[in-house]
Amino acid sequence: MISETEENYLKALFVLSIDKGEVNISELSKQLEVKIPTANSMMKRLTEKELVIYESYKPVKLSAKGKKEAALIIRKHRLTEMFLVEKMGFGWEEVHLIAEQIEHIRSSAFFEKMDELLGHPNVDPHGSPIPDINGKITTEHYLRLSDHKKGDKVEFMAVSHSSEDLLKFLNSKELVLGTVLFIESIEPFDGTMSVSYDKRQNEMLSSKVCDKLLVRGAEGNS
Amino acid sequence: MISETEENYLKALFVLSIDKGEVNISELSKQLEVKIPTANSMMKRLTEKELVIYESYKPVKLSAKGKKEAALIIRKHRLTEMFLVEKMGFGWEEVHLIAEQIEHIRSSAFFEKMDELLGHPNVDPHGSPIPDINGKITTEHYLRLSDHKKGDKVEFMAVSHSSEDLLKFLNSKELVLGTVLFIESIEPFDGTMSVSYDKRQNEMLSSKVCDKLLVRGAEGNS
DNA sequence: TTTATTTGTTAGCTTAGTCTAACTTATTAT
DNA sequence: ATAATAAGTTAGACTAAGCTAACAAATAAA
Repeated sequence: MISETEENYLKALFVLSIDKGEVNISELSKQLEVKIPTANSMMKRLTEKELVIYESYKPVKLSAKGKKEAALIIRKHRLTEMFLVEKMGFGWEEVHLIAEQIEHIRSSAFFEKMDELLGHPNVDPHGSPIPDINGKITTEHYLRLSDHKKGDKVEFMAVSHSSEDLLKFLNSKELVLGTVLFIESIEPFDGTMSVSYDKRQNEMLSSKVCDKLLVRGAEGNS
Repeated sequence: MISETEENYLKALFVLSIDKGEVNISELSKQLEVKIPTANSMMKRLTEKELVIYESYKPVKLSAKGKKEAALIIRKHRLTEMFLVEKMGFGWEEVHLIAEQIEHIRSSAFFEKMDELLGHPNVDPHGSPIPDINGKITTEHYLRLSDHKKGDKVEFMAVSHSSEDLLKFLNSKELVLGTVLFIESIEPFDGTMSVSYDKRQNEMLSSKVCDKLLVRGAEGNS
């Protein structure tokens, strides 16, 4: 049996190890807002349970088992977010904290019912992929809006590391997933972009915003 | 801040104190499946928090504050049960365990959204009343089917202390809330009733079942 | 390359919530 | 009314999850 706390550690390890495949204990403790010795002792417990691979003074890795468990928790989180938005009428900026709690509910029937009612979605309201029931995750590799150049036409597919503030900002600009953006110009000094889309013309987006918007080329060129 | 465990104690105290207004520690510990000293020490903590009124060797009472908190947890539980049945398609026999977990979610927006989507229901899928947002509860006082006599015509309004087995039994007899029952006969020896209703004629219901079915006189006579 | 800094480890304390064993107070039955 | 039983209390131990303080190892800087 994996406790709620342990589940939170697995989830944090999963997201933090996406690029390098491993995580420092200090990063982990920062992410979970606990002190380093706390995270350290948890790593020992998770090693006992064969959910992580860890040796003294080395970075931590998730085991295959740990990776699967983590993906299943993320599945529950993202299904919940989707359910809250699609079936209950919450805004995409409101659902994170509620889903953080509901993801720990122990009832596969509950989440499979959500999945069914939602028609087996493959992304959550922020465009992040929903792992399947076996913990398999199919990641589309999008580029950041800030990686594109003047004249490019791209489709807004996902938000990376979305904060509530960013999502509220996007709301205020009527920028929803699926919007096709045309890059009118880019300010050379600070990277601010001027973009046009169906709802708005020449909206200014700071480079900080452009870094968070994940897009793919529009007009069929994947 | 009231912990999840404390919430469970409050809820148990609430349901156990409905008749006498007070609860023995041994009853409480049986209900929560903990040992007596565990319940005892929790009563001390809840006394500190002014949620219960308790003196050594005397039965425990909920304070006004404790009663309100308990009612609000029960509100969340029953709203959740209703949501699971009405909006997610679960059977009334499947929802208790899931609702036991969801009732502890900390988000009033979440439960108020449920309430709204359900159209502010006043009973849960088993006919139990849903306390309002201030913890006020309006209890209809129904009689047991077993308190009625041959020839009576009554409406099935609620199930008391429903177990999964009882609910499955009622499913098998197509007995749903709102069904009007006509008492054809009562076996004097063991109290078994023969009842007829739209879907079935002369169904036999044991006295154990009849004790659990809460009804009110049909044909307008409240 | 030696020192300084950051990162990780160990030891020991804390709180919530549980337990058992031993004891005390109430209640019930003879 | 006293003994037997049931109910409640106290003391002390345990686990999970957190903390601080002191120390060790690894990394970065001089």
